[in-house]
Amino acid sequence: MTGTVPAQDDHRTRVGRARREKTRARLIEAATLVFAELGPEAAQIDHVIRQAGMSRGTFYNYFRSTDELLHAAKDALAAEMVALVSAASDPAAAPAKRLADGIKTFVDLVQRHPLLLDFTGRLGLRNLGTGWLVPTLAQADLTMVIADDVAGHLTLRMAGDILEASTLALLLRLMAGETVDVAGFVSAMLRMLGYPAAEAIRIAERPLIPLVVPRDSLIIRSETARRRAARPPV
Amino acid sequence: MTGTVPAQDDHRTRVGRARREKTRARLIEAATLVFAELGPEAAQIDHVIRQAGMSRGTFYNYFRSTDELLHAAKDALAAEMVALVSAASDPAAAPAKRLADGIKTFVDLVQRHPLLLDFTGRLGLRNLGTGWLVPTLAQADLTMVIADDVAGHLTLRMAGDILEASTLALLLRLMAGETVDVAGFVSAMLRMLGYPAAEAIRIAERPLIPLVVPRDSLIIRSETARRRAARPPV
Amino acid sequence: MTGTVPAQDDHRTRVGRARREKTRARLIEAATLVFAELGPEAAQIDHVIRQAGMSRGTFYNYFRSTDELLHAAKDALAAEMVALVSAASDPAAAPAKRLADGIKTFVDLVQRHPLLLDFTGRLGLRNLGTGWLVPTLAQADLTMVIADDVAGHLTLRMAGDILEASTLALLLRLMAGETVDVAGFVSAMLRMLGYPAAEAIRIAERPLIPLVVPRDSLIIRSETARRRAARPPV
Amino acid sequence: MTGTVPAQDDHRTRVGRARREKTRARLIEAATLVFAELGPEAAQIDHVIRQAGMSRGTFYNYFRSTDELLHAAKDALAAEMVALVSAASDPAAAPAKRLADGIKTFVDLVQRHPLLLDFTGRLGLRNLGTGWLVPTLAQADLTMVIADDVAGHLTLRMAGDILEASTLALLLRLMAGETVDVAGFVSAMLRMLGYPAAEAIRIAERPLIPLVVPRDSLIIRSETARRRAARPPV
DNA sequence: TATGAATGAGTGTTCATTCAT
DNA sequence: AATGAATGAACACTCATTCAT
Repeated sequence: MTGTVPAQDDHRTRVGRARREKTRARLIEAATLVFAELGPEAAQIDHVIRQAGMSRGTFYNYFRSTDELLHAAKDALAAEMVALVSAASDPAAAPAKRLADGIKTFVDLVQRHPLLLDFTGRLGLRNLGTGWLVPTLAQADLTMVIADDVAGHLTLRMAGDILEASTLALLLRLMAGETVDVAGFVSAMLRMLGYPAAEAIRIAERPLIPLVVPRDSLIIRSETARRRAARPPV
Repeated sequence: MTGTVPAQDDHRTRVGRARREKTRARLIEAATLVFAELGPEAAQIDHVIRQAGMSRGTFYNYFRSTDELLHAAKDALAAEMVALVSAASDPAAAPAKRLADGIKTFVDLVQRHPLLLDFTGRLGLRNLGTGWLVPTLAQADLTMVIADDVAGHLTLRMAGDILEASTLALLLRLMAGETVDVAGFVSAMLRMLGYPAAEAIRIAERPLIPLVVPRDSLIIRSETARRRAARPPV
Repeated sequence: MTGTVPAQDDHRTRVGRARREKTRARLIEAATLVFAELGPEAAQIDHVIRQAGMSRGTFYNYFRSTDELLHAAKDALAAEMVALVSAASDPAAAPAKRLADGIKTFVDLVQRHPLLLDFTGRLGLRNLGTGWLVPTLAQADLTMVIADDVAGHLTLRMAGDILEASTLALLLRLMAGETVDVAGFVSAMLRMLGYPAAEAIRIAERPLIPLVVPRDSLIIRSETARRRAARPPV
Repeated sequence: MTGTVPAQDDHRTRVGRARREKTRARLIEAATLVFAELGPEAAQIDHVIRQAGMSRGTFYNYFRSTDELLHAAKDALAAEMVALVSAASDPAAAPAKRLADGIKTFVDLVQRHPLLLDFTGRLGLRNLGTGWLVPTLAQADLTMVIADDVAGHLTLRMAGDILEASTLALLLRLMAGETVDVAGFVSAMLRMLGYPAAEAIRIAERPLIPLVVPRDSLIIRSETARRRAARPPV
């Protein structure tokens, strides 16, 4: 039925698409680095294409603007982080415990990967409530915690906002090179959600479930590229 | 007899200084508006001088750069807000009550003055912990609350960060036109600081001491100018 | 078979480089004209790009600043002048004769090419002793002349300075439209170097070896461009 | 005939004129300093008025433009230098000797007064042949020397140009902190004018007649002002 | 599809000059 | 006469985007 010619076409199409994907991935890697290094305002196309080793024209074949690239990079990185942190959570645990574990795993992740720390920190509150990290990661658990009504009338949105903004503040401290008491932070968040102080502390101090970042993830690939580049892309 | 010349000089000096002060004030007003409208990154000198109805040269007679103006405007506005909120606080009240009142007064203030809301919201976490609003307004009360150790081990810095970042998140919701439950927010903050839920709610629901903004304040002057300008400065 | 892609690349690379070279050359031509017309202080990027028929952006793709362009143009023009005058000199002649011929050839060259006259004249003594014309052209002969010690104790540096400065003064007279007795000038220089008046005059009056400026030289190309431009680039 | 009122007017007029003169003199002093420090291209009115301790408006009451001030300052300084050097010359000596003495006295003067060195050096050949130093100082002697016809046919203009340009080159070396052999320079100039080497050297080595600069001269006043100003006027 | 040369609107800053007081 | 605030044309330099090859 399918003769040789269609087969060739298929092959060509497949190879072509694979190459396209690869180029796109390289651009996103580069963008990830540049945004982490310089922040979304200061990042320029020149930086990105130099980091990616590509020409201007190629860039515009894949993205219509800097902003579109930022969004793509943000989405790709967020997807990975969410997947990683989600994978590390224990489905059997109670919501409060999952929440506490999630925060700690997340902070541990960005702490061990400065690229993520910078990227996330520099993004700031630009995406508050738009599905960027917290809502995706914590929505379900927050909902359940609130439903328990230990907190009095606290809306999901407000709880999420406080959690997201406070976590960001914590990241900014880390970026500044200061040390933070993550367990203390988590227990403060739990208290905010309505848990009594003693219980909050107990939950917050659960040992951390360590996280494995796969070799071929965007995070690792970008970090490798960053290390290769002796200096930031000027 | 020969006193006329010094007298003339005095008069001239006085008049000159008054005019200088007025021009400077007009520039800061304009900057306040533009920053509120566009945010500190997008604000351009052209916008400021158009808003102020001045020439480029005049601007540079008063400030050496855009950044210097931003700082001056921020400082001026912050000083006023701090003064207003501080003045409204009851020195006799307990720290937690003063804290709750302060947050509510502050939110009420920015809610009734969209200029302040925009300005503060757009500033974001850029100044986290550098003396911008929260540290100045709440430092003393936070210190006392923490000393009471209802919260377990919570550092002043972390409490301040959470308060500042969460308040900012709340402002962003207001900027987006959403409604927020301020009392709910305050009680969440009090719980975070270690107060039991019931007490937190009780304190949070204290009636607000209304705030009076003087006619000749920067806030009012800027708002008047904003209203005068039919449209934002392009 | 797979050779086509590299071949394409080669072709593209070659074409691209050629175009780049051409644009760069056009900018240097234009700079040459503008500097001749207005002098290095008054020359502005606008003049250069208008003369070259290019956009601002293009300029900055090739040079980082006005100054860099000035240097490039000066170097290119100087290299040509040095090559031309050197080529015209007789290797077999005595140093004094070569010196005399060199000065006369140089003056003849700039006299027949107003562009060179203006450029050199406007450059002034900015580059005294830094390898600009005289040191490169006359160093060897001056050294030998001085070694003969007809002059008493005259240093190479001082002899070069006097020669360079005096020649410049002569160019300024030519720029002002006055006529000068070049042979008289050369004999004065020779006397300065220690030659008796009679001998100085005899050497100075040697007939000039005529100079050929190639069609494709920067000098000729710039002159052509100058003629094309109806009026100076405002 | 002349009543008291006219007398008062006279007094007023006289006082007014004196004050005017003094203000003008202060501006010229300041200009002298600024031009010496920065050169005529880079000198700005701000520098001058700050140095003079005056307002912008006052400046424009006395000079119509920066250029006019430069000219006035140049003229004032030149007049003093000419007067000083002339006064030091021996009317009874032979022209060649007077010439040699004049050059040496002049170089000695600028060497002992860095202000003069900078001012003269930075002026460059801008004023070649327009009555600035050499023509005024050396015209008469040069004329007589040339009339003696030791030099063959050398025009007065060319001799003056060579002398002026060469002296300037020497000043530039001094400005750069290098040492120069002034006697060697003078003998080179004398040879250029036609004197045999031996005689040139003999004349050039005549001991220098020392020069006295009056306390109340522009030179000294400017130097004092310069010393007062800890740093150049930014 | 990839390239990179060319573009030009945009932006911050300078500085001589004017003019009301 | 003296002041200095106000002016605005001029200028260097940036960077996202286009397009011919």
